[in-house]
Amino acid sequence: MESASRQRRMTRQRRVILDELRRLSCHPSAEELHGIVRRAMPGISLGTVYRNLDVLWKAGKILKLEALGAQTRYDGDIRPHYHARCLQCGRIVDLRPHQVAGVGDPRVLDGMFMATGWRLDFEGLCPACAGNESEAEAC
Amino acid sequence: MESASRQRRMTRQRRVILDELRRLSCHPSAEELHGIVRRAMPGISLGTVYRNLDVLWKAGKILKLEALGAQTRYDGDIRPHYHARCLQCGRIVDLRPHQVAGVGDPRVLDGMFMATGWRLDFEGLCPACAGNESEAEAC
DNA sequence: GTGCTTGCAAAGCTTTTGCAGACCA
DNA sequence: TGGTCTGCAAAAGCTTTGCAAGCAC
Repeated sequence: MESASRQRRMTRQRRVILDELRRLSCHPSAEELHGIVRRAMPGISLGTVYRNLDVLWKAGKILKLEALGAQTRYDGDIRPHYHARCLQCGRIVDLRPHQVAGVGDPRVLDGMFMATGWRLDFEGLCPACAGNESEAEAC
Repeated sequence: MESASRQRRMTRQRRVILDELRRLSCHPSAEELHGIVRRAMPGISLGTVYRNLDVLWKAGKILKLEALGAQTRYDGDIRPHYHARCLQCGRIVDLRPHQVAGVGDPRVLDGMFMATGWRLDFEGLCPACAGNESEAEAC
């Protein structure tokens, strides 16, 4: 069992990983992020990327995105927003609250389940795929 | 590339997998379902369970549930409903539409993303964990 | 009989972990 | 200086796949 409030250090690796993730508008997998981070720090290992993504996620500094049948993806933007997944290319697009309508403040009426939060995701076609530009890369 | 409308057979294995999944109110992983199905059909292999879950999912007969950092889980109930994940034990609870309020008909205002569907999930504490019954099994 | 399915086992992929040395505070 | 962190590589865990035999239609 790991201590909840362990002393953390902001190493060069952790700094670069967080900065790059925040700078990106896409939602990279650990492996993709590793490739990107390696441009600024060639020696960094994939294991370190995984370890730091976990630390940053537990610290609430980044989001972890579930992905059906695919690798986990990460998001450096923790402001409230929705995600939309393209059914054709798998790309994940961000949607700001003002871009979405019809959602009130979902809540559970059945008191048996104590909801503390909720998540709304969309699925459909991203601009590239809707425009018949065929397959596009996911990040 | 696989043909979209391939001729499928309802084998004994496929029948049992679908029946068991529909009968269950929990959302088993492929491995858990394998253990359950094996009670009715001892010789069935895990690979067959995976293959059939995929076939059934592509045929729209079951749901595949994303799970962060965990195995994929399956749902034999394809009626419209929401899922709530317990933050403590990981169990997934079903919530019927009438048990949830505040959701209108979410839609994307930004025409750049052509949404064809959406998914709303809750997170919080399931009855068992909220009742301080400590850890409970996930299925 | 045809060709979709199965069981078995090996392979594939993503993610985690052990260890010794390096580094941050 | 002490405890955290890193790179490396091996291991773990879930899922997919090749193959020859079996079965549904």
